[in-house]
Amino acid sequence: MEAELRRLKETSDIRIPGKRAQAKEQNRRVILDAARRVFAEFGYGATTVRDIIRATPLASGTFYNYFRSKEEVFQALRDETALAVRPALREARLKTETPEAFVSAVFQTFFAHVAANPADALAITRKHAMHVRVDTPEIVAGFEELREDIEAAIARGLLPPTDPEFLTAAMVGVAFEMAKAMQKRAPANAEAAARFATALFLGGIAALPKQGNGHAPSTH
Amino acid sequence: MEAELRRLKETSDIRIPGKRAQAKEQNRRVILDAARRVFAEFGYGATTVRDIIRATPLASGTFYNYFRSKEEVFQALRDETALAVRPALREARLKTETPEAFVSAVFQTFFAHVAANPADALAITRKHAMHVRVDTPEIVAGFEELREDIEAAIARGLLPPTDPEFLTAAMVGVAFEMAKAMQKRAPANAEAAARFATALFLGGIAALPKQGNGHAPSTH
Amino acid sequence: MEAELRRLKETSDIRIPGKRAQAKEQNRRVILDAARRVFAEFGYGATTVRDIIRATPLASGTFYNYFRSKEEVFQALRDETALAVRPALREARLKTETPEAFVSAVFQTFFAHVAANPADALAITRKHAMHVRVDTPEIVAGFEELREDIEAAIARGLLPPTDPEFLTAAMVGVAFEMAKAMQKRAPANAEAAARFATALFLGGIAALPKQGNGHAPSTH
Amino acid sequence: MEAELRRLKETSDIRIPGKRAQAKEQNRRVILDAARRVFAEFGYGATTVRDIIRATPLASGTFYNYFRSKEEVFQALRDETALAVRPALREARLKTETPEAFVSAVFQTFFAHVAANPADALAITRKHAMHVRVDTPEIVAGFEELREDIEAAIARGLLPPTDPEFLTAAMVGVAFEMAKAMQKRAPANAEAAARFATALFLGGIAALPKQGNGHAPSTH
DNA sequence: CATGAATGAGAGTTCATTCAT
DNA sequence: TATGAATGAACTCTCATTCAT
Repeated sequence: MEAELRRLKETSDIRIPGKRAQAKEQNRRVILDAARRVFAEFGYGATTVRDIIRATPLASGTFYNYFRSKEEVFQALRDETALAVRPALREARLKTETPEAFVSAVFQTFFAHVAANPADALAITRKHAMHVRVDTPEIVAGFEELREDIEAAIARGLLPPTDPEFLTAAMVGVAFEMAKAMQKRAPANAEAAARFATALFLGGIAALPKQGNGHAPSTH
Repeated sequence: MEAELRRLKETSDIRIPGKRAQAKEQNRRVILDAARRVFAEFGYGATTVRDIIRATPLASGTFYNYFRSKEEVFQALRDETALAVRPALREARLKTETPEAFVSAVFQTFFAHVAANPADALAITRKHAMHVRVDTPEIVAGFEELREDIEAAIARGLLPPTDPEFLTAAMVGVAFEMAKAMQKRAPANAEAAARFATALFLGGIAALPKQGNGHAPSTH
Repeated sequence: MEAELRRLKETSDIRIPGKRAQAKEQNRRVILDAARRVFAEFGYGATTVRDIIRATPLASGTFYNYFRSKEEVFQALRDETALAVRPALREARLKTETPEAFVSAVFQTFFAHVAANPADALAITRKHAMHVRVDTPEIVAGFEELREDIEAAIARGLLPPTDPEFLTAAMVGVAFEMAKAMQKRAPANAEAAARFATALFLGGIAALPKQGNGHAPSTH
Repeated sequence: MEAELRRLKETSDIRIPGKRAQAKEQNRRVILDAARRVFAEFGYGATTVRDIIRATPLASGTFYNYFRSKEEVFQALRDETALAVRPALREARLKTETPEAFVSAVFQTFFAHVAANPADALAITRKHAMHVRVDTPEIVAGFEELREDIEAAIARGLLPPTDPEFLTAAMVGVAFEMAKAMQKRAPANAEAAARFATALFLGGIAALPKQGNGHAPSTH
């Protein structure tokens, strides 16, 4: 754990000696970034404030100039994701006109995000963490929205009138678990994963792409 | 948390002063049961050995007569589940002759288990835990086996020749997330959940049961 | 404590942008006043420099432009009281010609001061402080002087040739403890308290005013 | 402060390897004794739990096996004094038949106790503590009782019908301040102090013992 | 000068773990 | 073997103090 934290440690000590406010914003960033990494690595429950600080070049007291607890950092991460990631996802879904487009939008956007930000859904390879850290703020952020969008899609006839909560759960579950499977492969192929998930949801297992390990998909 | 642990506390203090070996095995049981409850409540990462002890009528030192760490308790829980739950699941899958039967076996067995043992997959409603505790030993146990069975099913032509890891991930993800959704409803309807998941995997969203909130599904 | 400090907070933020020296002296004042309030509230031992700063509109660093520690503020408070309060007390004592006048001067001046500046001898009603804050700078200031005056009074035959230290201690003790008792009553009646203490010292308990709760003493 | 704590440090490491319960009671004692010393030295407000621990040969965590906070130690000290010291004081007062006896009982018992347990009312010679530590548990204990006894004495005609709160305050104040004065002298002469205070209360300053510095009282 | 962010020592407290009983 | 007190490392958080702006 010691070694791992050292690895996570922010070493970019390059502090532009510019203005005070700049440095302050920069430190906030440093802490948030460190927190994201550490949460992803150890999970929210197991990480301590000190873990976050240790993943930072800052002094321990400094943390408390920015956040009052690890909970508050977490919320901040969540909030900033809400501002950054979810709008795109949502917009993609709302603009769709066919079920295919809707489902595809969900998975493509999701897997693309995960592939681009591996830490966000980091598969925990450590001893006891067994599955995708689903409680990572970046990822958690859009659940409610997805359900709302599914309900809206059902309302406008885009999706069949089925149980929206179950459907949301199914999509979320597939997204997370497949994201982990995808990340275990190098290179991660977001396209293939999205194609697989989309096919599953559109036609069931019978429609799934043949063969496929995600590296050299034969389809479409 | 104090109050919650008190609630979790094992109160069956009745220790039959019978045989030594019995008492010994009984303590092991007491610890395992307490650990299962506490893991389910707080998550693996956040629970401490002390939490487990406190959920027990035993003394702190006694814990170490049985386990060396919370990790070891976790593995023990995993192991005993492997012995108890997985064989049934596995057998159901191996005996199937159609894709329908295979998929249905997976989800029916899973949701039935979750409905019968809510604590095993307890959706954490506490502050920061957002999703199903996927790292609960009872649940984690059969993943590898499912993948192996899927590979076997593909090999014998029961399932289409698709990516077995992705398919496993998709089934696992759907199972966990839907289990959580199911548990939020009272009464939990394992049948409805299994029907939904099975339909999804067999025919995609177009095949999903209409309407349905899990309580009074319209489809047969 | 948070709330209490807020209450103590100096809000007169109106800083006339006039002269520099003025502002400087003003800050010193602001800090001293805040320190007096906070010392009175929490006691010297328990208050921190931060507490003082928080009771101020100033920045933390500013404190150190004026004082090097809470100790130094304390001494400053003491010093300024020495200049302001003690001369009056002393003068009253030195002018007396009878024991009655001497004793009366001591207690009247003291209780009048306490009644007029309740914070100076604030009876701490907080958790653990049980008695008058005897270490409050305003109050501590004149002890030595009282003893000197008592010695002088003995020397000039005004007081009997008794142990001056014990007599000083007795007067001081009565003054402080009675001040606290007085402050617990509303309205504080400095006259009654002074009358009581004076009578005690002049004639012992046999001479004490009858009845009397300090509110409506029967004796004139 | 470092050095002082070392001096206060309990070095009697002689732990009779007897029984568990014994050791436990012994540790409780060790902590209470250390706390008494440290409270007396630094005052309640300024002492920290760690100060208490440092005045002990015990480990930091051990403190919390016995008390939850410094407040709780304080209360425990208070309670045990209530059991040990106050009954004697009280009994002495209740048995008296004359004002002389009553007043004398108060001061003799008090000064005798202080002389025998110097730490209880330790005059703080440290930088900022100016007066007797009146908030020391041993001493604080009997205040309420004294007032009750005074009220009872007034009721049965033993004391004149004066303000009981003021009289209590006066006696308490004299007792504390004179105790400090007494302690500054070597050897402390409890008899002389009691005589002085008693005379003051019975006859006022006119009745005070002549001369007297407590060392070679000319008495009666 | 005033500011207030940064610092790291140190406070209060809990923890995993040991070991005498 | 069960117990639970002792331990000291480690955690959360606050403090006094500095110093770039």
